[in-house]
This record gives sequence, C-alpha cells and structure tokens, in this order.
Amino acid sequence: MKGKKIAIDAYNAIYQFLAAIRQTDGTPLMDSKGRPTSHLSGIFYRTINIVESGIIPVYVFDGKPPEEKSAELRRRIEIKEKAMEKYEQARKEGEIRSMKKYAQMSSRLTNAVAEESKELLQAMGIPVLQAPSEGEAEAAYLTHKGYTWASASQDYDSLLFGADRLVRNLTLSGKRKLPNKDVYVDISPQFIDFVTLAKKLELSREQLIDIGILVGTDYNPEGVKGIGAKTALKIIKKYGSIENAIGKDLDEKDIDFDYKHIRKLFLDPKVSEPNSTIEMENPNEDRIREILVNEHDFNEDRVANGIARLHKGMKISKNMERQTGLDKWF
DNA sequence: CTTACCTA
DNA sequence: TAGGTAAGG
Repeated sequence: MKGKKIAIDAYNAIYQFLAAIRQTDGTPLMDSKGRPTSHLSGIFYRTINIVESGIIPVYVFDGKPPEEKSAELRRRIEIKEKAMEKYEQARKEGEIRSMKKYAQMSSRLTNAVAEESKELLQAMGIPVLQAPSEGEAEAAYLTHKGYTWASASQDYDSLLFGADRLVRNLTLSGKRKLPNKDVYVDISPQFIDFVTLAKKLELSREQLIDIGILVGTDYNPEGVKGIGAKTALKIIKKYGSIENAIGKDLDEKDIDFDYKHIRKLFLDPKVSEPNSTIEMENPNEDRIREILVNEHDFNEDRVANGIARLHKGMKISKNMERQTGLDKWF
C-alpha cells in the first residue's frame, strides 16, 4: 500500500485506543491533571508507523449522527452505564481482571478527546477531514470517488456505505489479546476488495445492505428476530431482496421498521466533497511538543524520537509520490 | 496499542 | 534477532 492514501475512520481508531491503552487494572494513561491521554499516545505512535510504511493516512472525523441512529446511541450509553456499575463492584472486590474489562467497556469518546486528537494530527501535518455526519460514510465516499485508495475501519459497514476497498487491522503490532484471556492471536492487515467480494458471494451492494438490515445495523439494532447471518444470506440469495421475501420466508409483522429508508441511509448517506487537495504537510514540531510534552506530560525523548521518525517517513513518502507522479509522464 | 527493555 | 513483559501518562 506504499504511496496510497487511506481514509481512516477516526472515531473507530480513537475508541480502540481509549479502550486498549490502559494499565492492568483498567486505569487509562493520564497526565498530571488527571486527563486521559491514551488517545494521544495511540494516534501519535500508530500514525508514525503508518507514515513510515509509506501510506498517507487521512483521518475522517464524525459529524452529527443521523437521527435514525439515536436508539443505537442510547443503547450504547446504557451498556456503558451498566459496565460502570460492574466496574465499581469489581473494584470493591479487588478483581483486577474484571476491573480492566469493565473500565474498557465504559470508555467514552468525549468532545475534548476528539478535539485534542484533531489538533495533534494537524500539528503532525496529517490530513484531517470533518464529515458532515457519519465518518465511515464520508470515508467510503472518498474511496469510491478515488480521493483515497481505501477505507480503514474495523466495521464492515464501510462496505455497505460503498467503500470499494476496506482495510481492517491497519496496524503494525501483530498481536491482539483475546477478550478475557491471556491469549494473544496474530493479527495481520486484512484487505477486502468489494468487487472480488461481491463476485464471490454473487451479491450486489444493495443485497449486502439487505442482509445487514435483516441481522441488524446501527439504524435497526435489533434486526429481525430469529434471523442471523446464515438465514439472512439464504433469504436474500433466494429472493433477491427484502420486499420479494416478505409474505414468504419473511413475516411482514416481524419487520417493524422502515427498511427502505434504512437502505437509503446506506446507499445515499450525507457526505461532503473535500474542499481542498488531501496532502501531508510538514509537521509543526513545536506544536507537537507543546501538546504532548508541555500539556500532557509525555516523555520528551520519546516524542523527539517520534518526530524524527515522522520526518523521515514523510520525506520518503513525498519522494515516492514525486516519482510515481513522474512515471505517469513516461 | 506501542515502545523499550530483557533474555535466550 | 525473536519472543516475552513491563511501562507509557
């Protein structure tokens, strides 16, 4: 993927950092004022790795979520509140393992966390885009239109939103811990090309969306009762669409939501055209140091080392871009 | 999650 | 140099 621009679902990445970068008992990394810094650590070091590998990252931030997502957002808040209670209980009992698990589950991506992340990326000279609504939809649009070569997210929704290429596990660390166990599994980047996928499954994007709607999406979290991935695939393969299956393998009264409207949210999401060319810029070293070292107590030597790596990575990336640009002439 | 350090 | 582990803020 050297020399390619990749649209990164920023909230997806930040949320993972908030959940994962913690001590054994679940305490997040914090500065001397008690503010969380896990997101800054994750963004700083991973972005440097990505740039060093020759990829040009483009971070796409969420805007205002669509009204149709509010039930799902409420559901997530409830889960977090329950996790918070369980964390308290685990803390009283001194159950370190459980403390970490429930602390991770109660991670909240606050406004401050999102804004600080943007500021750090901008100081690093990394392109940042603000989506009007769903970041994942905007990233998919950028990829579909060729502004970026692929979208990076852990969520498969990217494909429903029309991303022609999806990269999962865009990270250099080759290990991931299995939930609740001391077992690590090897993780490597996973690349999904939509055309190849659609051919293999013999499904269109619309049909993939219908399968999603049957099993449940952010806009209808419950899905259709009794229908999981296997049945949904079977039904859409057999009838081609939800409407054709209603009255046959689908009972109309089980579909208590506007599936045509949800389909449209995926097919035609609110997105915007980028208002300038998407390029990396020279890092503002002083600003990076100001944010990480002065404001948030990062180790000066580590930050200096990171900045040096970032510089070198960008230089190679820029040279490569010039060369591939030249290649087009010959 | 990523880095830094230690051991074999 | 690979693999395991503690620390990072």
